[in-house]
Amino acid sequence: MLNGRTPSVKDVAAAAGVSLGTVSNVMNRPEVVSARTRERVERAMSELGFVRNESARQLRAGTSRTLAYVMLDGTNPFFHDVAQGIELAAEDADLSLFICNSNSRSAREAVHLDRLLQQRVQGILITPVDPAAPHLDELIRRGVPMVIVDRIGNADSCCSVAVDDVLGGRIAVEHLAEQGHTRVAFIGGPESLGQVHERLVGAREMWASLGNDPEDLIYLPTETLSVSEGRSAGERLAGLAARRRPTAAFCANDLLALGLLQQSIGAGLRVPDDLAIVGFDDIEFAAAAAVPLTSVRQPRQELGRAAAQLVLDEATNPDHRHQQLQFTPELVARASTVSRNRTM
Amino acid sequence: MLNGRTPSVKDVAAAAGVSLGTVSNVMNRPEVVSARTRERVERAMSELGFVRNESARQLRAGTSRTLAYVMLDGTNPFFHDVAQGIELAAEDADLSLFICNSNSRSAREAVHLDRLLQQRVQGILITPVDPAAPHLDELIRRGVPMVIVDRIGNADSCCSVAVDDVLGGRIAVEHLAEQGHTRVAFIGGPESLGQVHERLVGAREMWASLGNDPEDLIYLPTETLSVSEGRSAGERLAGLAARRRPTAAFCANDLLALGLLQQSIGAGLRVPDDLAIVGFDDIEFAAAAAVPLTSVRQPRQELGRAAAQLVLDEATNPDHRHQQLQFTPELVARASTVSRNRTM
DNA sequence: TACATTCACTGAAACATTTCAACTTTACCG
DNA sequence: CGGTAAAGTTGAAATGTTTCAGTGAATGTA
Repeated sequence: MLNGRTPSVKDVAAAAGVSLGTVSNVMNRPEVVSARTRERVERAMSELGFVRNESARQLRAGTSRTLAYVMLDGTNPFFHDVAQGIELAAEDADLSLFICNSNSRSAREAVHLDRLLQQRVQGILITPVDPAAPHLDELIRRGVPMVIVDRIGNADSCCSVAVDDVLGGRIAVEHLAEQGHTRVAFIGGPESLGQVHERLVGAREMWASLGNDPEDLIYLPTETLSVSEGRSAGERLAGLAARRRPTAAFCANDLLALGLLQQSIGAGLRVPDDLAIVGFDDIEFAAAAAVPLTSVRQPRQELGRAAAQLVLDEATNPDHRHQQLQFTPELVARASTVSRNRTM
Repeated sequence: MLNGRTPSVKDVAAAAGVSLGTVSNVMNRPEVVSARTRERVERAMSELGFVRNESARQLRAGTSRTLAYVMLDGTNPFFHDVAQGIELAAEDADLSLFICNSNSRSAREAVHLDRLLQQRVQGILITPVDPAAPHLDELIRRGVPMVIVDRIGNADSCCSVAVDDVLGGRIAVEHLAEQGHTRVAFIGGPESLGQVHERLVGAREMWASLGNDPEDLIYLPTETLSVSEGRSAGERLAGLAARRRPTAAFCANDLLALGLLQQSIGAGLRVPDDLAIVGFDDIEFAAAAAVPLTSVRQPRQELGRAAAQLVLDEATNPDHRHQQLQFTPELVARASTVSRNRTM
């Protein structure tokens, strides 16, 4: 009767001597079926090794049991931490999480979104390459619940969750100024990335409001936010004339900061005495560096968790209102800016 | 006619004035439909904004378009690199990749596998908590294509892809011996993890075959393979009596090595002069450390790619034979074992 | 002209579930 | 004991595709 096929509800029904509908009820509304038959059905299921076919379920019920996250850069642990937060929220809601990686390429992102659309996922969380890309508008037009992560989107088209990047830039520079630095580098890029732009804006704001010469906040642009770009920024820094050379660097993320740290130490500089370094994100590896890295912490898991809750609200609550959640970043001071001699 | 619903093939067929079957052919066998109607159908599709419903496709066609990878530890970048390799292979085969994380917990792993079964994924790649767990046998019994990654499974029940961990242990210790070390620590755990066990076995083999006293290869067990365990191993190391204290440490993975490196430098040791360190895996952050880490490289992406190819073969090739693919690890010597003074 | 072959398209069945109105059975009440 | 309500179960329809046997039309062949 089963010749090889994996068993279906029909087989279970036959084995338990009940109708299809009853088997379905056992799975979906166990409270409406009597204890005796429920037990009988459950035994039949486990004897046959029945596994519910999710495609059929989804087709008929019209609703999928998965969320998706399209991350920006799989080589940056920051995004995996965000994903972990989403995963936890998804787990609570008994949903699966589909993780995709656009690798900063808009075309890849579009391909992933198309697939997710075909999948009819319940909601999409995304850290977009470009929040103004047309394929994002299309999601909205289609009514797919979506929330933008790590970037504040334009107010009323969708929800978003992010940290206040301008403030992040401010507190990083404030900290360096407090440590007595009067010439500071900002390292990061491309500036088209909103995160980078806003951190730079915050840095400049604070620098000016402390009464410093704008010329003394030196912007060293990079191609990407990677360790190797951090290293090469270090070389450029070393190449500056001594009286122009900054005594501290604020990097737009921790990967850059780690690269810069490595290059500096390799070149014989003492960190923080010759060069102080502040990163951004506060990934695990920042704290684990040989000279533990001062960094502007984002609540990474919390970001993900909050985003998942918003997308779920949009998916299930008929009078959902879009909102822009903004978390407050926090400076975590470590040895890369605070000299041991000075503190002790 | 469409009132709100997302359009189906039926709507497209009506709009283009053809039958359902023709629309399906346009999507699946475009060569059998005439250029003129194909064009008409395609126009109708884009005008209506048609997106194929994957559940329905999968239900009818009986075959899904996704692979899944269940990774062991989401905090270790090594596994993300493996996942990236799988993703590339999946992309080539036009499949999606579902990534799950068991977080080293068998129960979580079982939950994920159950969901994947319901999803009827085409194949499962997994780095298992315990390769002998019953839920893995069940996959095999059900005939789901599966390959074990980063661990050699028992010969003929399924495919597996891994690096020769025993050899990895040997070359690490050989390298340290060559650098003149006569007392070496092996740091790692739990020993129940096959990878750890075999690396230790290799280390001991090589140590003995070089004619050293087994007593001088000191095993410092850890609870997990994490940065913080690396730090605490460093403290234990520092606590040893000076004449017992090793001058070099071989860590079972790079996270441990990074933790050890940090702790050692913080305690004022010079690396490699006071303590040489070798890691395992060669993740990006190993090369990016302040003192770049010598490490036993695994071909991370290649591991994933090969595993994906095996699972696809099992899924599509009727006379597939299980095989155990074994890659050769390679020592990458960097500053954490090779003193600058010595090389120059 | 009759016949065979190829080409383009059609229509209905099938996939495995959920849902829901209708039906039976049981329990309760006066 | 008759009537009603509640509880439990059934059967068929519906979901959006793919597949495949079949229908016509057009083309080529004798």
